[in-house]
This record gives sequence, structure tokens and C-alpha cells, in this order.
Amino acid sequence: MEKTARAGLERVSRPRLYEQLVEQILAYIESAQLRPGDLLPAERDLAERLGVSRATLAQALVALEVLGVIDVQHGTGAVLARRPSVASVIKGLREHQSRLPEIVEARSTLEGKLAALAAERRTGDDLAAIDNALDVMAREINDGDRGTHGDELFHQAITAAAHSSVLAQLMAFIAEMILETRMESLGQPGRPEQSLASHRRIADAIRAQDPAAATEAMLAHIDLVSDVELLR
Amino acid sequence: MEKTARAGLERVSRPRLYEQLVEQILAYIESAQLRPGDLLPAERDLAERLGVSRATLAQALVALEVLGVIDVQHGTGAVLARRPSVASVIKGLREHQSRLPEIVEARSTLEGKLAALAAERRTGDDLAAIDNALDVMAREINDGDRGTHGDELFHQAITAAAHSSVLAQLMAFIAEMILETRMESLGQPGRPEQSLASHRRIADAIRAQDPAAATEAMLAHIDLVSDVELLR
DNA sequence: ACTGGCTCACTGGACTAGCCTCTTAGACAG
DNA sequence: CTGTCTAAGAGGCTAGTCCAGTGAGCCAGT
Repeated sequence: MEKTARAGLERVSRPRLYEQLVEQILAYIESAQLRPGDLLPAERDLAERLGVSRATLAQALVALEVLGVIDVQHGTGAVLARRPSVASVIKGLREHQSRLPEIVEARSTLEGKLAALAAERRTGDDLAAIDNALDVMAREINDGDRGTHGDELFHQAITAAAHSSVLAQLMAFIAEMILETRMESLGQPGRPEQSLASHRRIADAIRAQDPAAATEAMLAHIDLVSDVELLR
Repeated sequence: MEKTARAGLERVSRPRLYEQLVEQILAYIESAQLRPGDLLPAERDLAERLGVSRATLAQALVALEVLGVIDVQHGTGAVLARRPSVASVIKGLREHQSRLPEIVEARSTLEGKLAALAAERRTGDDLAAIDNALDVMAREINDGDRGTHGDELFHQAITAAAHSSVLAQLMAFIAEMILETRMESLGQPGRPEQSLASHRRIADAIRAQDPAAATEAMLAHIDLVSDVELLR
């Protein structure tokens, strides 16, 4: 979870006690072999064991609740949600444990489908937004910039044009990881121009309402901007 | 966010103050036209305005932080994250605002790819898990059950066999929504048997390491189990 | 004019103590 | 046996207090 990924220095994010508690409670759940439906120890008890106040523990429990790990019930206690898997899932995502190839894989899967849907469903407004993104990127590159802003706009416009909120949500979920890939790729000399050209091919296929061509163009594009990563 | 979706009654989940605060703060951000990087009012100030204690407000801020809406910095304040979009995104997901067709769309996109990857990458253990899931489902159906458990096991086994943690995470993210679709579908008379047969076709393609056939079989399967929904 | 160090007001971080409401099991009366 | 009541224990929330980080502004030294 960084901020200001642009050239600036990383602002050290100070550790928060509740974050540490979340880790410890997660570890406890695992070590104690707790299963969905089981109860966590009482707040007063848990707070004492962990050496923190109830107020702080309450924050950790809120975090776990938002993460979908537990369900706190007034008068009963904190019960483990039926799918504790999402815990490690989200944790893994946030910690960037996922390797780059897998991210590219997920991205191409989602964006390939989004491109096809965009070709089928795009409205005039959607097309205008896509063209605008292309203009922005072209202008950025002309100014000697990498065109990251236009690039981002373009992919957002495609996502919007697909008119599928669920897929859009999944894209948002991995957006941060993709952003890193994108920035590195556009840093390569000559890359922005190539990237812009493949964007144009995608836009043309969507304009022509050709789903198969749109998917193909999108996959080729992602292949282009991703291969730099795979050299590692 | 329900619990015990199985036949049981819904346990009324009592409203929590912090949840209400999250809504109010979200509304405030919108109404005050705050942009990424802007600061929220100070905790003491905000707590007083909302008529709650600082401890409770702190819980709401933790929730917003976990949701990715804000980033609380010691000594500075709560700054809006650069992508406030994910806020409404996750909120929308949790509230099931997404319509069924879109869920099916996302599911087929992901599982189609997962089936192809499984065909390419499955190990002997993966195959054994898939076969085991088929056995479980067959036994359940023989006992007059709907086979939901075996069904779930099967799709989990496919996901595991694809060996892509990012895609697996995305699947987990929409798993709850899919569960509902699955249960309804298998409730139809004759459906469990049809579903089992199409599972076998998927398994055969994965056994034969034929990605294209696996994707095709998976898409046909999802089509089969989903059409009941689309009748609405 | 700039640099560095200092201070201070303000911000969040965390704890404590206490009282409230809710849940549940068990005692008890019918 | 059944329904009711009660008390213990759970979480919800508040108020007050102190600690720690931030950053603007002042001021002396260069």
C-alpha cells in the first residue's frame, strides 16, 4: 500500500497497533485450528492476553470484520465467518505476494473480456471517452512524457465501456498491481509510441464493434507492455 | 453479508455505530467535494460533529482505511486515498447491487480461463482432487441430495489446479455471489445430474490437458447452471 | 539570504474506567 | 414438561487522560 508512487520518496507509514493485532489474531485462528462458526475469546480476555486495551482490540476486530474474517455479534462474541479463506486472500493481495506473471495473467483475462464487451456495448459517449484518452496520451508523449496518465485513462474508458460493474470491480481490485507494471513498461525507450499504436488498434476494433478483434488487440497490447517484466 | 445461508433463519445483525459513521463520512466526502490528497476534519472535531466518542470514530476510520478510502497519518490527519473509487466499489459488491447476469459474466470469464490453465498445469494431485470432488458429488446426488458440497469442491479443485493465486483471489472475491447462483440452480429437478455430467466433461478435458476443450466445457457448464437465473 | 535547531500548537495513538444493552443458560414456578 | 425470570457474561460506547509525531514559525549562526 504505497502512496505517491510517482518519483517521490516513499512516506514511511508508521505501524499501527491494530494492524499488528490483526496479524496476531489471524495467526491465533490458524494455530488454534478454529473453524467457521467458532468463537474467538472474549474481548476482555483477548485484550489482556495480547497486552492491549479493549478499545484498540475493538479496532482490530473492526478491521477483521471489514475483511470478512469474523462477524461480531453483540452479547455472543466474535464468530469466524464461513469463508475464512478470504482472509489470507486479501492479506496476500495487499502484501504483493503475488508474482508478476500471475498478475499479467489475471489482467489479460479480465481486460480481454472487457475489450470484447466494450466492442459489443460501447455507446457514443464511451467512444468519445476512449478517443479522448488517446488524445491525452498522444499529447503527453509529444511533450516527452511517458503517457502514463493517458494510458490509465484509456484502460478506464475501456472498462467503463464494457458496462459490467462486477468485472469493473475485479479490475479495481487488481488496479494497483497493474499500475506498477504499467509505469515500468512505459519507462522503456520507444515504448510509449508502441503502446499508443496498440491502443489505437484496440480502439479501432471497439469502434467497429468487433469483439474478437478487440480481444485480440488487447491481448497483444498487454503482451507488449508486459514482456519487459518477464525478462527478470 | 449473510451468515448461515443454509435453510436457517437470518440472524439479524444489529447495526453498529461505526458502520453508520462510515456511511456518513462517505457522504460527507462526496458532499464536500473532497479530492484525493485532501484531509478529513480532525478526529476530535469530527467526533463532536457526528456526536460520537473519539474511540468509536476511530473504529470507523479503521474501517475506511481497510476499505482503502483513506490513509490515516499520525500527526497529520486522515488523507483521502488516491483511488476513492474502490470505496463505492466494495460497498456495491457487499450490497449485492450487482445484477445476476453480470455475475455470471464475470464467473465465466474467470472460470473459463482457470479451466484452460488447469488443463495446462494440473499435477497428479490436482487431478486426484478433481476426481474426488466428482465422487463426492455423485454420492450426494445418489443420496437424494443436491450435490452442492461436491459442486463447490469441484470448482475449488479446478481453481487450485490452475496454480494462479491472483485469479484464485479474484474468484474468492466473487465466491459468495456465485454460491447463491449455484444453490438455486442445483435446486431445479434433474439439474444435479446434468451438472455432474458437464463436470465430467470438464474433468476429461483437463485430464487430456486440452485447454481449449476445458474452457469450452466450462463455459457450457456455466451456461447450463445459469440459465435458470436469466429467466427472471 | 540561507541553514539549522528549537518550540509549540495541533494531530492521531492508545489506555483506563465505567456504564449500557444484548444474549444465553439455568433456576424456578406453573 | 413448559414457559418465565434472572443473573452472568458478552460486546457497544463514552469520557477523560496522557503519549508521540508533524509542521509552521521563530531565531540564532553562518
